[in-house]
Amino acid sequence: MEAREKVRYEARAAVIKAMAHPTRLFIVEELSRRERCVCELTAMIGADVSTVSKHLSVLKHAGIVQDEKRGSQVFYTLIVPCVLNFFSCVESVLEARARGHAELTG
Amino acid sequence: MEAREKVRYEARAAVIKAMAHPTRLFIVEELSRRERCVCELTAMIGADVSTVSKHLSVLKHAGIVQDEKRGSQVFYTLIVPCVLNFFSCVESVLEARARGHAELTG
DNA sequence: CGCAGAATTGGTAATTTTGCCAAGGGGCCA
DNA sequence: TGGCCCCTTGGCAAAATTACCAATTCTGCG
Repeated sequence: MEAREKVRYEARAAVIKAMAHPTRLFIVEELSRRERCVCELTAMIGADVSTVSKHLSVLKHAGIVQDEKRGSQVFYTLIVPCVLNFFSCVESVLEARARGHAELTG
Repeated sequence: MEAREKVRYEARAAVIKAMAHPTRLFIVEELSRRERCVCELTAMIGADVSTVSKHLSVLKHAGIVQDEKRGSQVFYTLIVPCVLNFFSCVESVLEARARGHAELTG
């Protein structure tokens, strides 16, 4: 793999890596419904605020979400809705895996 | 997040995590063109055979690729082509990020 | 001002990931 | 049978990820 090509794949992997965490998947799906402030997400997730804030930072740095401060709260929005397509594909992978497993086990 | 919901998100994240590596993205894209044996992929990637083999193992375990032994070689195939959709979406994320950056820098 | 709520950042320990080397299994051919 | 490929697995050290606590910033309110 050439250096330039490698850089391209690293950039792509960085975006996908930002999605590769249960909590961040939850956040993305939740933000696809409507914008949310950090405090709301924190309550839904049930982790420390600092943890949620860092997850949001990862998504923001990847260019997947956006933040907007209003008053004392910070609201996050999904910028690139196509990441939702990941979900359906992931479901097919899981289904295919389930079918494959069923074949093996009878 | 309830326990059951958490399990679902963890399963999804596991699949995405399998894609979240430059080398594995390269492999997936390469396998979308045609099946490849480990030796071919290893030559293209330029890493140790054991490294490539472990990356393939990750993709296989996730249910994304399939292996088939023929003679002394093992050929890998892409099972779930929809993962290719990831690429186009990732590109839009990268483009959106580039645009955002351009706005900021002038 | 002083306080409380909202959020980010630094620090740290535990866990996971990654990549190479070494070793081993299996197939092919002389 | 012996030797050579092809590939996988174990082991280990380096690097990255993750989650919490503590400290800090900023806002709004009395």
